[in-house]
Amino acid sequence: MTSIKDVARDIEMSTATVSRALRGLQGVSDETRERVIESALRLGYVPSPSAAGLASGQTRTVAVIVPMVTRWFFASVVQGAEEVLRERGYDLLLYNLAGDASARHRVFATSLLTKRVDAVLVLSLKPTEEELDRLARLGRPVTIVGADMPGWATVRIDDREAAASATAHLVELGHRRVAYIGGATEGVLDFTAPTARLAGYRTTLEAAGIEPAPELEQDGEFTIAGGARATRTLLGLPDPPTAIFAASDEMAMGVLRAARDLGVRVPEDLSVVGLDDHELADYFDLTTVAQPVLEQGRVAAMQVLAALAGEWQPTQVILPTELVIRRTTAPPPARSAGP
Amino acid sequence: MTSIKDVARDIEMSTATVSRALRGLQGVSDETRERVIESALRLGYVPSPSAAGLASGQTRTVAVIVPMVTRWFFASVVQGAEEVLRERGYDLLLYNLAGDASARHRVFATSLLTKRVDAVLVLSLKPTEEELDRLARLGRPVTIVGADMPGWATVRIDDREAAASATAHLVELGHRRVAYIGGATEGVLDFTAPTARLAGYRTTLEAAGIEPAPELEQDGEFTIAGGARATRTLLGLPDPPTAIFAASDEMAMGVLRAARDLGVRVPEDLSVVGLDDHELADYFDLTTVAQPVLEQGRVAAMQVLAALAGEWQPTQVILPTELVIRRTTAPPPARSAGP
DNA sequence: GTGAAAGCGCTAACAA
DNA sequence: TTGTTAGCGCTTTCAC
Repeated sequence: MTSIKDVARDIEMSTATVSRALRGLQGVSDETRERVIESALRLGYVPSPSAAGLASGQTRTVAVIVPMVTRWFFASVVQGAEEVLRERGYDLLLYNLAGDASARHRVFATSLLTKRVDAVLVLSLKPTEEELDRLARLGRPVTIVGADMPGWATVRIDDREAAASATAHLVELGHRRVAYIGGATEGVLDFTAPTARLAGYRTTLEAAGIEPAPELEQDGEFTIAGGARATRTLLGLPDPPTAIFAASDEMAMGVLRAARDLGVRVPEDLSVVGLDDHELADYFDLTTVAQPVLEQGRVAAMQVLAALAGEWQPTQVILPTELVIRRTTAPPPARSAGP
Repeated sequence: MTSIKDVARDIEMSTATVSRALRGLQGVSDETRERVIESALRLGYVPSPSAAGLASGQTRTVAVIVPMVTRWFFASVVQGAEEVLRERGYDLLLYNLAGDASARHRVFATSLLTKRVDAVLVLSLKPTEEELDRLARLGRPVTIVGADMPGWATVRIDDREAAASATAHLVELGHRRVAYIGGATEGVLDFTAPTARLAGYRTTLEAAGIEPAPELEQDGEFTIAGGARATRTLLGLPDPPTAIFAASDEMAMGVLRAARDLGVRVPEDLSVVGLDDHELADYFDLTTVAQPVLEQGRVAAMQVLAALAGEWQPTQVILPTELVIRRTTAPPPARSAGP
């Protein structure tokens, strides 16, 4: 393997100059730089990240901690982050928890990240106090994507507001029995979004003079199957809802599936709103609250890179959402005449 | 940052012994090892991957090159690979091409990977001669997932056979006008699967005495939208097919969507078979050829790790597929009486 | 079973 | 503008 020494010897210069020239630092004459580059190319020189990391204390690597890469949302955020990291010459180290508590523990509690990465991106998870403590002790830029963590750099949407706009849309159409399908507000994988979305839903109903009913709030586990299950429960109620707001598009798909199975027409008998604008939302004609996905990854990556460059300190960034009305929402059916 | 020196000083031993003890090498007395571990724990010692990498020439990192992480299939393979890599203490460096030719070039043509990773996993892509040459010159284990590359370690399914079983299922139901929706056999992101699947489709038709018709072979770009577009073309034909085999489940979803839009009933008027057993296939009641997904990632990771350990040389592994009959296939409609 | 010492390939002061 | 000189924190002979 040819090293920086070989290049230095080749052009009869010191390794320091070669290093400077190759990294584009100033204080190197144009002519020297040219000769260095020519020689490096000719000798097939490739710098060693390990050596550079050891000497400089920088790894040019960013860790991305993902609850589950197979979920479209997370994969998209990763893609957005990777895009800007690659562009700036940083590598992306992927840690996928895959819903596994021991994996979570390994990543956070052991010192996996120490001395290994320059910065960390945490997707959607709500780290525990102890985990936050460890992250802080890394002494490196950390940005949390999709969760509200006061005191930490975050990139997210206003979940409460997003849920409110979905709920308001249904209320404005005339619905009074509006159900909510969300997810556990705690568990192995903790998120803050479910709590905020539930709050947005409730507040909006109350503002419209509608009393939130506990039986209309169901857990859909943020999965298609969970959404379907919750829907079966809701539609089996003595006084079933005429509209359902699912806190994620995947759960909304579950709603559509269950409705179809039960012979309930959407939107004639039941209105459905999701949240995400999943790549399949259009396919399902699903009315939903769109959130920028790639963009959250991009911005988060830019945040930590800027922090590394000392340009600006990461802050709380809130990206806009937008209600996208498609064809799963309509006014409620006329009350059927009683017996 | 506490280093190996601090631990050595703490227990009054050499750094060599500490290093040996921590790595579980033999030739260290039990008592010494215990003292080392205790001290390391107490001092909060965390080894430096850069230093270890520089000294040993091993990075304990594996690169995974992915055409597009946002596609369920690729994300799943990544998840499978990450699982076994993490378990064995390896890190996963993600390179996402995102359909971008310049990204592809950067990863393959520049020496991004040299001195940076111990092994490489390439997903589904069919590297060019030049790219293969560069991969070979890395001098490190490389396994290609989901593509047929003679002479290279690969983990994949038998695409030809998978397509054949899908086609055979349709033929056995009595279909004679069977269409195929696949993807370009070359482009920025080259894959070998489309070619093999097309071949499996054709061969099966021919074996059944059916002459493959060029107009029944369409490009669906391996996307939902592409599948829908191809379907509109097919169903607009003077003599439209009674069955469609889509070479991926996502394209099959496009078929279902287009059929629905056109008022064509599935499976009464049109049978549809996909390939993948996508997480949504069940949702759509889609008949499909299931391929192991996580498993391909796992096996590929195990391959390169075994090669690194010098245990065995990577080879060509073919994982089984299975026809999953759901509710999008049925016998063709009875020929309507002519005018 | 343990230690001494060299060195992996680079960066970063400090000099010149 | 360039060179000298220390390391960075490990691993790895080779002794003992």
